[in-house]
Order: sequence, then C-alpha cells, then structure tokens
Amino acid sequence: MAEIAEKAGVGAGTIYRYFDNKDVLIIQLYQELERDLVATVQEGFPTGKPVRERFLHIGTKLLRYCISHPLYFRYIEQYHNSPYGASLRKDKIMDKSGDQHLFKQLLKEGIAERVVKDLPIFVHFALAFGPVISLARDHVLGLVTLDEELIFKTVEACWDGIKENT
Amino acid sequence: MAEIAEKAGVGAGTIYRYFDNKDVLIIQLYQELERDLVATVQEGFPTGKPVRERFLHIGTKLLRYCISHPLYFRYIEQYHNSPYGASLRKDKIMDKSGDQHLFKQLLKEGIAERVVKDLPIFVHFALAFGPVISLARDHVLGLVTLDEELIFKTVEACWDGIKENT
Amino acid sequence: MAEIAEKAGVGAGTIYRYFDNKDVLIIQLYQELERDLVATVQEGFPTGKPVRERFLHIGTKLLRYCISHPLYFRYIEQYHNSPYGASLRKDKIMDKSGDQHLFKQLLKEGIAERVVKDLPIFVHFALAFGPVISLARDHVLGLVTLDEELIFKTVEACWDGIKENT
Amino acid sequence: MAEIAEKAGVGAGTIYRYFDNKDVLIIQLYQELERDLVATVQEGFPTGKPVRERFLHIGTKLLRYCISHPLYFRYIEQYHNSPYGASLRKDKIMDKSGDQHLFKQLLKEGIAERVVKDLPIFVHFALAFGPVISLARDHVLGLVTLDEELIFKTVEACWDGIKENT
DNA sequence: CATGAATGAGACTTCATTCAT
DNA sequence: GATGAATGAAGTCTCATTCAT
Repeated sequence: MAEIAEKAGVGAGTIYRYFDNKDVLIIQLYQELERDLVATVQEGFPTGKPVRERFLHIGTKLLRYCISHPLYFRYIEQYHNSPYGASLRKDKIMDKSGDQHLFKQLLKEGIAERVVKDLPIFVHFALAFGPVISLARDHVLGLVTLDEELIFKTVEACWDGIKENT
Repeated sequence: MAEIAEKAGVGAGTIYRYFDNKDVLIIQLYQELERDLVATVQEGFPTGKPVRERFLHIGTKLLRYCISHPLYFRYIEQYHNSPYGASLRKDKIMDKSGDQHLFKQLLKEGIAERVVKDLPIFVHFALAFGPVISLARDHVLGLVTLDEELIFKTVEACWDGIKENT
Repeated sequence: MAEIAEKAGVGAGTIYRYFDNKDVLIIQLYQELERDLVATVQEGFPTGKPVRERFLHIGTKLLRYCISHPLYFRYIEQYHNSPYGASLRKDKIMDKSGDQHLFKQLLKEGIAERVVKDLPIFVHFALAFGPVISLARDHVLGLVTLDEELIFKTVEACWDGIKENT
Repeated sequence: MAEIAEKAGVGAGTIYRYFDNKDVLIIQLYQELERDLVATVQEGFPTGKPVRERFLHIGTKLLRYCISHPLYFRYIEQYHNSPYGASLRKDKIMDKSGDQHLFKQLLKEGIAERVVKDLPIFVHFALAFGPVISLARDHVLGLVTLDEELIFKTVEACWDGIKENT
C-alpha cells in the first residue's frame, strides 16, 4: 500500500478515502481491467459471420491484448490464481455477462451447427483460452516472441481443437 | 511457517532442522512433487507406439494426476506463478530432463512425420498443456467434474489442436 | 529493539521510520556520541601553548567527559569492543579528522621539539588514552571516585609516560 | 553452544554434563585463562630486585602473553567488557590473590621508597595496564606489530608514568 | 479532504536448553 | 554417560491501517 501511495503521489492514508481496504482495491482494480479486456475483445466483433471467424476474432484479440498489456495481463492472471479469484471462475462462466456470454453464445451455435465438438462449456473454455494464456505468459516472460503470424496460427490451432472433425 | 509447524505437530524451530529457511522448504517441496509427477507420467509410456498414442498417454496421465492430487497440483501451479518459478520455465522447456524431454522428442518425431503442425515448441506446450492445466484447475475448484470419458475427450481435442490437418 | 521502543514510549515499528535497521541505529548513535565527545575535547583548546599544556587539556577534557556522561562512555566503549568497531580503530588513528588529528599534530610537534618520546603513534595513543579509559571505566563502575585533583594527577602521570626523559 | 559442541566433537547435550549452563561455562573458561595468565606473569619473577625491575617484568610478561595468545587475550578482554566482568574488577584489585597481590605489594613498596607516585591503587592499575591492554589489542587487530624492542620501550614508558619524578 | 507518523499484530528465524533413547 | 532432535521464548523486521493535524 505504501508503494502504491508513493507511485500515485499521494499520502499513505489517502488511499483509504477511495478504497475501504487493500482487498477492495485489489478486487476493484481487477474488475476495471476486466472491463477493459472485454471491451477490447468486443471491438469489431464480426456478428453474423461464421462461427470459426468469430472464434478467431475473440482468440486473436485476447492474445494480442495480453501481450500488448503485459502488466494488466500479469495482474489478471495473478488474480485468478489467488484466493480472490477462486470463487470468481464459476460465476464468470455461468453468468450472462460480457465476453463470456459472447463466447457461450458462439459455442452453443457451433454445437447446434455441428461445427463444434459437443463438450461441456468448461472444456471449451480450457481448449480455447488455456493455450492463449499459457503462450501469453511465455511471451511476457520473454521466453518466446509472438508476431502476428504466430498469433494467428496459435488461435487457429485452438480452433482445430474445438471444432468437430467431419 | 507457524501454520506448517502446527499442522506438523512440531515446535516452530523444528522446521529449521530440516530446511534452512522458508525458501528452501518451498523449493524442495516443489522439486519433490515434480519428481513424483514426472514419474507418474512416465509410467507405462508406450514407447515405440504412434505419436498420437504417446501424446494421449502423456496428456491423460497428467490430467489424471492433477485431479487426483489436487493439493499437489495447486501447489505446483502456485509455484509456477510465483517469483520462485519465474526462471524455471525456460530452463524446463529447454533442458533435456524427464518429462519435458519425452514430450519434445515426441513433437520432433511428429513434425518430421508430418502428423504434427510445424510450430515452435512453446506453442506446442501451450496447446497441449494449457487446456489440461486450465481444466484441472476447474475440476479442483469444483467447477466441473471430470470423469474418465471427459478426460479422454479433452486430451483428444488437444491432439486435434496439435496435429497437422491433412 | 523492543526495549528501546518501550523506553522511547513508541510502538515497535516506529523505530524503523528513523533507522533502517538495528545496525544503522547502533552506528548512527555512536557517530552522534563521537561528534559530541570530539566537540567537548576541542572546547577551549589552548592552541599555541606548550605541548604539555595542550596534552593536559585533551586528557583532562576526555576523562571529565567520560565520567560525567557515563552512559555515553559505556556505549562508546562497547562499540569499540564490538564487531562494529573492529575496523574503526585504524581509520580513526590514521585519518585526519577531529580529535585524532589534534592529538597527532601535538605528538609530531612534541617529537620534533624532543619533549616527547620518539615512539610510533599507536604506542602514544595507548600511553595517553589507555589509562584514561581504564580509569573512567573504574569510576563509572563505582570502583573509584575521581575528583578534579585526581583527574589532573592522572593525566599528568600519562604525560610523564609520554614525555622524553631529559 | 552448538558451535562449541561441534568443535569439541561432542553432542549438544554433553556440554551440560560439565557446565550447568552457558554462563557457568563462560565464567569457568575465564577463570582458567586467568590462572594461566597469572602463572605466566609470575614465571621468573625477580623477587628481591628493585621495584623498577619487578615492574618491567610484570609489564613485559603481560604484554608478551597477550600478543602471543591473541584468542585468550580477546576472550579475557571481552569478558571484562561484559556484564560478567562488571563486578569482577573491584574484587580483583581489592583481593589478595595472585598477580594482583604481587603488583599491589610492589606499589606499596615503591611508594614507601618514594620511587613511585603516591596515588590510589586504581590509578596505578590504569597507568600500568591501560596502555598494555590497549596496545595488545592494536597488535591483535593487526594495526601495529610489536617486536621485543617496542614491548620493552612501551613498558618502560609505563614505568615513567608511575614513577616519582625526583 | 489529505497527510504521513505511529501503530502493533504477525512473519521469519535463532539458540540455549531439555529429555527420550 | 552421551546423544542430538525437539523445543519455544525472544529477537528483528514488515506492512496494512489509523488518526491527529
């Protein structure tokens, strides 16, 4: 908290006028970042286009966001991997909000059209976002450098995992 | 440390007879768990069988291990997402040790045989293990319940992501 | 540290706003006391007067300071006899700062005038200050009570040890 | 205590068969060293010879002992400068035992003969041993190197401090 | 409203001592 | 008698939070 106050150029006590305590600050910051992330992913969403195209839009937008906002990405990740984020997950996938809803809708459609495997939503989430998160982390840690081509190929490969083999 | 001592039913100072300090304890515990994990994955490895079969072996063994040892899994995950594990990642993938080596060898072979997409190793790792980790976490948090069938289908889907589309 | 905080009537953590850690506290306190001691010894220094008179000034001022500030004296002594003060000694005698410089200059002059024995500086330090410190300690411990006359006679005797026998 | 046990090649608990506790060990070790020191100083003591000669014997023996047994010397010094040694001092000078007695006898005689200044015993102790201790410390710390000549000159200078100026 | 000095619970660690073997 | 694993009080230090100014 002291460090945050200093970087913010305010007194240590001032933070507590805006956030009840450290936990609240952490949670609110997360929620703000999440809103930003969701908004970015929704930008230019190709409504009405084939399932595959919409999937690729979401995947590439997400991966690009993570690697171009490394601090935000690390924060979101750490949040998810902390006690704070434990309860979060279920709500997120089950709720009808923002990004998640978009993706769930997409899958539902895909399953109905038989272009997507008939698997539980959690499995689809894992197949679609697991690799993206993992790779974004590697990029942020400097273990690999992702260019536009690699981003596209990766998301395409995720699609291959999800899509129904005809 | 106090909590560990209490759960172990020993005095606070006793821990320090076995571990120089907190960091050493954390690191050694991780290394022990990792050895256990690698050993499990290698059990019954179908050497000589097709790439796909070997891939499915590794994937399912890993996923089963994670959900049947939820505490170990959570610990390993947290370790990776902590300052301790920061440097670990690159070494792990680049080194020729244990599990990683097995998997790298598999990919190399798969790429040579043109049954696996020609992508960088980090991308393959992400495609193969990202979903497994993500799903294991969901299972451990109680968000989904994986049975043997779902485990198999998930790893199969990972294979679909990795394999070359003919 | 707990005891210091309590005697200071502050919380345990408050000390660390003023001193980075225990070592810094100990060192800074010493430096402050030393400055005070040196300033006292320099008060009314009879520049230009004979070597003997200047020597007596330093010796008596020092001895008086030690017995009138027993806590300061004990602290300085303990500091010198601790790992902190180990390296201090050589620097002190060799450096050209404060009190030490005054004394070294005095000796040099005395040796040139042949009123002081031609011995290494460390020996002179020992002859001049060894007895003063030893006696101050005795006084502080209540083993002897020094009055103005005894102070003078003692320092005079130190001078007898240092001065050249003609 | 652990370190002592290890260097002694015994178990940690074994020490407590020979010493009730740490304090007792420290005190007994000191007493042993002191006996050794006193015995050394008394070796070849020139009973019946002039006061000056006897004084020089004690002083040089003492100084030589300190610099040739640096560890013993440091231990004795630290002991004196610790809470243990606080009470010790008075007893030592006032008691009629060993070394101290020898020295007190010497002074008494010297004062009677008017070859030694008529000063309290504590002052004489300071004048005689203060410089020796101080210089021994410097030698042990490597700040100065004492040879036989310097040892003699130093003790002679101590004598000059003590002796009556005729 | 903002400040930042003060707080004190709690974290990690050490070490003299004990006691079952 | 000897051992050394276990102990736990006490030490240093951190940091989220408060409150007088």
